[in-house]
Amino acid sequence: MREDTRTRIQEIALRLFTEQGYEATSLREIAEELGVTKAALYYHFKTKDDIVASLVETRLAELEELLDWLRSRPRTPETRRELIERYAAGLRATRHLGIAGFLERNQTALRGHPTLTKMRERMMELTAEMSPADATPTERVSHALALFALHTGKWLVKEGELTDEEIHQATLKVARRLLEP
Amino acid sequence: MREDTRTRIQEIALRLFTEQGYEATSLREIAEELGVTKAALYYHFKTKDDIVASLVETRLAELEELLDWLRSRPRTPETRRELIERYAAGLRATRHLGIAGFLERNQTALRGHPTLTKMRERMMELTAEMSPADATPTERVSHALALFALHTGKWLVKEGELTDEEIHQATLKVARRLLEP
DNA sequence: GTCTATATATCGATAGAC
DNA sequence: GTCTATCGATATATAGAC
Repeated sequence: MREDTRTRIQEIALRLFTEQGYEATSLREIAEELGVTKAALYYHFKTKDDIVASLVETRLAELEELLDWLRSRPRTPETRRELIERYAAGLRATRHLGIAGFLERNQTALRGHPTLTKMRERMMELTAEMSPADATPTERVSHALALFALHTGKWLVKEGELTDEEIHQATLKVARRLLEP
Repeated sequence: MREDTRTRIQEIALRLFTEQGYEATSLREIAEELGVTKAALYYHFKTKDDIVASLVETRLAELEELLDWLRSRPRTPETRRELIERYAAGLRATRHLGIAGFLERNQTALRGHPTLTKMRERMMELTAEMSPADATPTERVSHALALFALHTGKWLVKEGELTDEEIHQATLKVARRLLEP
């Protein structure tokens, strides 16, 4: 069963946006890789921003769910431990790690993008609300870094030195340790 | 003693590149903030890329010095501890933290830029060579994250929640801890 | 050193045929 | 759903006067 065109556009766009940057990637390039003309893309997506929005939507939904869950819980070490396990599991779902990487590497270029602004806000709320109210600056930074470590791992080591699975397991261990008092 | 125009261009460019992104910032905007026309910039810098190169040069030189130093030392815990202290001290020097932030947030847009490619390579060598040859994946990720934590701290916490100095001290503590066995 | 004026290219987006 | 053709805006960069 063949993928539909909309999905293929998303895949090509995500790859090019991540490799080259959002602004540096033109719709012409995306269209060429797909084997159609630029105009054809506009049948599937209203604007270039719309492609980004479509990529981020599912991840944003998951993040908001995670935030709701966090708010229903006391700010205890146990909650934090469970949070990073849930966060890590979410990243393993289809495309999410790639999307997180794309967002992190194109923050400035996408400044002002409504869906992106929302994502960033949710992420900040997540890191702010995982620590107790009386946490020290060091604890706050440590907890926040635990989350970020989970999708930054890939860019920390030389390409090819470790497999994706090794990196995933390693960042998870490091993240758990960053939560310890 | 008034700053020369070349330096003012660098300052304005660094700020706008960081705030808005490299591609999203036009030479017209930089010129307008400076109070001159676009064409005047070309007297001071040959191209737009050239402005970036000039920003990165001093930081690249420092990084290469640090790499030479690291290579002259055994890969011991003591060397790693001294490395992050030196790295952190370097970041406090004029503009370097801002430049590091700009580079991190515009990696993709600047892909292919020769000076940037060199920077990224040096950074990867630094993280690769700070760990002993028999280090586990977890140790490698942990050590590399210690370095990155030093210039990522600012973006981990909600703006205004902590002062720059608090963040600096906190990231340094977290970094030291990431080096512990 | 800075200006005006312009060359040249590419971008996102649209109109309308098929 | 995809095409050709094109619009309008903006970009980097240059030429040459002052």
